[in-house]
Amino acid sequence: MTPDPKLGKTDTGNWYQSVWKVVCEIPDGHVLTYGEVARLSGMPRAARRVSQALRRAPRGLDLPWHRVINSQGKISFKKDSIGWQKQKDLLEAEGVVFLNGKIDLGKYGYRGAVDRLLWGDDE
DNA sequence: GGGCTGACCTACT
DNA sequence: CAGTAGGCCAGCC
Repeated sequence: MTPDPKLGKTDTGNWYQSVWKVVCEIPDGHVLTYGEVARLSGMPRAARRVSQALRRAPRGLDLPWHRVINSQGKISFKKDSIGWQKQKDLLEAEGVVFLNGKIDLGKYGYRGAVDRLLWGDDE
């Protein structure tokens, strides 16, 4: 496929688009960890690359970056930062509940969604 | 080419 | 549960 000169200068810059595509597919009210996004993008050890991709994402992309959190179920910004507040606000607007500053990955995470499909809400 | 940085992860203590 | 250590790898200087 032909590389887009606007986005990546070289082929090495194309992996951004893989990450953005995965993030775009996250349904409302659900979250994914950086590691999961990386794996779904075909890059198992690229959790840090995901954060870079989100930071470099164009504004026109309308990317739901707030649905990506770290493996602890928490927001990766500093708690006193603007980004932290913003992300929490956006998530709560979609129905995601914070418990003691943390998100229940068992309910809103990718793993939780699969488990509910297989086992139901009881477990 | 070499070294530092980072919206991270896993494992161990 | 909190803190530490090692690993990972694309950007940037």
